[in-house]
Amino acid sequence: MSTLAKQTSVVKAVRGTRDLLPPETALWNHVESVARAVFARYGFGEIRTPIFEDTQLFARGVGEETDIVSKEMYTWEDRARAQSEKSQSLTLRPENTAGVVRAYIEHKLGERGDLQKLYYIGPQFRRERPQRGRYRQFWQIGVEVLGPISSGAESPIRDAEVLEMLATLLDELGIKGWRLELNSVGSATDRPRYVAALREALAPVKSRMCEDNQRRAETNPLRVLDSKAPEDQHIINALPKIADFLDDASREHFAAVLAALDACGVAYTVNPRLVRGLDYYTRTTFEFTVPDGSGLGTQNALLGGGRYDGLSEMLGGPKAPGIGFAIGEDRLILILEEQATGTGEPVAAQKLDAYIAPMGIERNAAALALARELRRAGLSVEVGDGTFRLKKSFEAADKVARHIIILGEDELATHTATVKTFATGEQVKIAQTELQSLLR
RNA sequence: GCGGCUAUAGUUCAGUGGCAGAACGCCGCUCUGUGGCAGCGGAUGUCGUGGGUUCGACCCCCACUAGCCGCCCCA
Repeated sequence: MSTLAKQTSVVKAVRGTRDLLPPETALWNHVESVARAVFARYGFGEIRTPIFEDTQLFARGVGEETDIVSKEMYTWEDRARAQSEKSQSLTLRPENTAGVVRAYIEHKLGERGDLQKLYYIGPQFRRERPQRGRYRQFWQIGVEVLGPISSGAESPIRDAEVLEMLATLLDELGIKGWRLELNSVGSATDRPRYVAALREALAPVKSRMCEDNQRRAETNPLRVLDSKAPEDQHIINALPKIADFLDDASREHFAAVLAALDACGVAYTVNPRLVRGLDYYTRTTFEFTVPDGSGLGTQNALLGGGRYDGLSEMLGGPKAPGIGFAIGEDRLILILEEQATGTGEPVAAQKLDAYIAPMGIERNAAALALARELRRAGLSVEVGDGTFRLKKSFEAADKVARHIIILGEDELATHTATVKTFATGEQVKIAQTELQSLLR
């Protein structure tokens, strides 16, 4: 540590943020490339929206009363730069659906007439208390399917397609033991009717419930449904079910989603208590969870999503029903690391194809030239240094590569190379032109 | 935002009111073109930060910060 660092305080990553380093970043890249490949097969294109937006977007889209908007956003007043300019309240995006719908409206994507299938991968920001699987800057991989009514955006087949795609993605990533839970929260008019009924039903019984649930019964009755308090379950089970408050259209829509899932063999559980925290959700809502011990601690929700048929209008846009989800990428990575190692440790780095060990500094230039040739041919190669003793080269090579290529005076004179394969211990001296086929 | 637990070497962790420890890892030598094993040697660090108690604090007390766990919420 330098003298300077001892005297002054060290600047660290701020609470709830973190650096992602190799080799772990290789896993992130893997996850993202699998996701992109799957999305492409379903006809999705990538959208990249700004990392900060007008605060109004989230206030109106996500909902003023939600925890996210009321206490978890990073918001600041962006000062005016000139007399003619007004200052503006800006916010780091706490989620990406509102931004995507804003872009849909702004670029009049609905005028294109066809269904818009968009995906995004990027950081989101919420000022929450950090925990395992919960960070203040976290990454989401999400998709949105939306469009005018005539594009079929409201059709239950879209819901089922999105869910089936998720099942495929999680399977391809190798996530084990996931469960899909889904529910219908009804239309924009169904939900308030249900909440009113819930309040009414809770009024006479809430005094017999735990402290948390008494508070929820006042502030957010839907939350009572999530309660895990064992002593309150008999009361909760007797509360009205949202299914009884759905209008005919919503009921039929949900039934069609389930039928389509059955048809393509995606397993699910209908959870009448599943409610979500964002105001824009309508009709189908869902969550994919993993079992305890999967690496997430108490944050067992890997992803969540649902339909948002009125969101575009709430943001001043045209009618554009849609459905989407967001995967917690940080959580996905935690699960994969837990599965890979059983300990939650980061996975080991992938080894390079070869390590070139020049014997003596006079061989350095030739080693770099050979490396260039192999690298241009698509091989992954590290180059040592001629000042290293051969033993040191071996130790360094074994850590990072599958083969060591020894380049000494003899080899250079005869255009050959000595190659040893670490896994087998076999060593051969071959023409340099044969290297590529040997190393692959 | 509230409560609990924790913070010692690069890593994982012991430890005691009186000289700072182990394992693994790292560096060197045994060993100038053949590693993984072994032997010998070496460096690890303001004991999270700042105060307080004490002759003396890594240890006791307080505050702060951070991580983890629970609540809340969510991805």
